[in-house]
Amino acid sequence: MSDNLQEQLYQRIREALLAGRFQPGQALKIRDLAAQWGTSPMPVRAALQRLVAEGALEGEQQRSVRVPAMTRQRYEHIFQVRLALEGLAVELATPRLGQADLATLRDCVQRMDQAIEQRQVQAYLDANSQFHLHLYGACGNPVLVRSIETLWLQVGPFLNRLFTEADLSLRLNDFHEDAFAAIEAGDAKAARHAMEQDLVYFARFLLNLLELEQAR
Amino acid sequence: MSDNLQEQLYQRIREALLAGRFQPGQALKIRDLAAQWGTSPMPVRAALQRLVAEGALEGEQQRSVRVPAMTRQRYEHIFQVRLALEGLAVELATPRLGQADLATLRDCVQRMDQAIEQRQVQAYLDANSQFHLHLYGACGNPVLVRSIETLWLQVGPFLNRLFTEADLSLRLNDFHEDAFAAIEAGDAKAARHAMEQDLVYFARFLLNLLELEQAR
DNA sequence: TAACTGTTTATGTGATCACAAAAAATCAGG
DNA sequence: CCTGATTTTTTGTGATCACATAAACAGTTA
Repeated sequence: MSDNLQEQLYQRIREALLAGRFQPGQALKIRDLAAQWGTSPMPVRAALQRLVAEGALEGEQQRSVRVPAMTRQRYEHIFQVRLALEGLAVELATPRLGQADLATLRDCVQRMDQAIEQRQVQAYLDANSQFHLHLYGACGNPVLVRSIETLWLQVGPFLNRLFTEADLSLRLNDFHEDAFAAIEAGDAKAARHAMEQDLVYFARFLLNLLELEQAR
Repeated sequence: MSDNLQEQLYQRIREALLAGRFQPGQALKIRDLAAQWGTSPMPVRAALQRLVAEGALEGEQQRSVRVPAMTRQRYEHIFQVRLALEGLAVELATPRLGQADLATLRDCVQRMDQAIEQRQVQAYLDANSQFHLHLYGACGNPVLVRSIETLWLQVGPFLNRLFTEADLSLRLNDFHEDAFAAIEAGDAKAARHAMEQDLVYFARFLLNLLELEQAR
């Protein structure tokens, strides 16, 4: 681990954010977090400002930074960019994958199957994110990977929070299997197409959950 | 202007960066900049950290942040993402443009023509960036716009520096004219295609300049 | 009871200081 | 004259304090 306090705090807050442990709209106050971790306000300030710069938190001038609320429109905006970037990443990654990568991906697909059968939401989400991120990481373009991760950080909080109370759809793994088959066959275009279908299906699923929540 | 010091400093440093006023590899030291602007090191620190978070500067742990050097490979990585995102933005923006937008774009194209004729590099670059950014800004997706601007911030420094010494190619405005015609006709696909060709042509031009510089 | 105003508290921002680690400079030995 | 070790300087990080502004509260009046 880094010997740098603000880096550590950044990782912790980011992690809490991705796990959905903050409420949307909740204000993150510098002194509170500092007291909570037993540090001075300084490194907390830096960590929060970094998350604002990355778009994971929103901060108006001279006010507490807050966890952004997710709206249908905002999700659609993020989704549109994700579709373009993640599609590109899959296409680039497909011809670059080795046997070890394929084994990792196969394992993820199996774990997702199992998780759906046993209704284990968290296990599904973990395997799902590993599947996607491992694949993208192999695309060979660090700028692209970074852009994708930035977007994930913006949907992550709300995704993890919504999912914890939801039933898993049985079809949630279908497109992963298609994608894996295409990847194994080395067909980049087909892999991209399958992954795009997965993203679309997943987005519909999430938007339904979002409307259910906002109906209350 | 914002009453916030670190915001002002961020804008200034960003501007200097985009104008190519820093050498690649140059270290930006907190106390130097603070003395230069007559402030304490604190807001400078925040501004630099923000630029690092946005990818405009690179900062290794516990060291001065530096202006990243541009390599052929890094440029190609950025370019690959730009092609995907800016293509998408053009396609989305085309059906959303009003008469005022078209007038602005037409004006940019004319100014670029003029600038090329008169060999005015800076005027060309200004009109060029206004043409692109105005178009993207009309796409209606703020997440997409922000992603694109982040990438521009990464190429801007090196682009402006290289161009100042270069001759303008006479064909540098051809694809803008194609794109404008397609936009005016409301043909989103054609507009995207023309703009992609522009990006490819521009990238080739830049990579040539880069190799010329590195040959020295 | 509701709306307005003055006051108090909470909270982000910026300055100054102390410290540790890295970089640069100096010096000793070959 | 070059190389390696040691000292000095530079520089980023974190803590503490002072300040201004925004939010919360209370008290007053219609």
